[in-house]
Amino acid sequence: MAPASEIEHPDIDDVDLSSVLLALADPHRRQVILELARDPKTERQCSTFVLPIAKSTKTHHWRVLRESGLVYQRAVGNGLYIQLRDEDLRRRFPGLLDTIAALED
Amino acid sequence: MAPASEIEHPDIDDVDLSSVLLALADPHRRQVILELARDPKTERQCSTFVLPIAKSTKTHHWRVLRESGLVYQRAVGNGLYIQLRDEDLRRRFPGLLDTIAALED
DNA sequence: TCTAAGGTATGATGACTATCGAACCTTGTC
DNA sequence: GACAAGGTTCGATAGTCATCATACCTTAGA
Repeated sequence: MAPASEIEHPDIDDVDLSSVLLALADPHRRQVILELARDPKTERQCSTFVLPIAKSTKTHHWRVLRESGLVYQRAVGNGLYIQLRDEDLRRRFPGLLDTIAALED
Repeated sequence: MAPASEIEHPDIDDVDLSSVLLALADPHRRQVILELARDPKTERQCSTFVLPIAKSTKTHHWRVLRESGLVYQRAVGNGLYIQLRDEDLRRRFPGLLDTIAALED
């Protein structure tokens, strides 16, 4: 039986729009969200994202994305997996993801 | 003949999504945009916005909104008028305004 | 001409942000 | 056990942000 993730995630109802917009305002974070949005149901390994930033900076962006409620993260063995909180976001902020994705895809 | 506004506004094609999202991430600014969006074609006097902040802070927010391309401002006599850049925004960022407005209206 | 109202300009402040490198921890693999 | 890879933690830094009070400017009206 796989252990539950020890990583903390906010309840989607506690997430506020300001934090989400702030998270999406950063180009690197928005790129991650857009790549995830092309395959909304699929987990992806964090190490596969190509971004021109240090890995400690990546850690920072993962945290911002996670705490803003945009992504779900799961630790597996040595690595981290990341996934869009697709259903949660559609329920909490209907249309937002689709709109953002349509603007840059 | 009324003089052309001397206030500078960015070309809508020079506006980038990060700046718009950053502008919308602030609750006070988002409140202004939402109030304007209820009457998108209508100018409104800046002094009629009720916000719990100092007037110098209001000036700051007007500038952020203007430079991010969200609003158009016009000086008339002693006062300032503000208006949503509705058509520009619909063309540049289709769906964005409607989505944001629907989330909090 | 005096005055009140709408706005701007100018610092200043405290908080937060993105970024980095270096050190460290953990996990999987020889 | 040794080692590499994936991530985190920990300062540190430089920049930006929202906020304020004060002083000032401009316009309209008495």
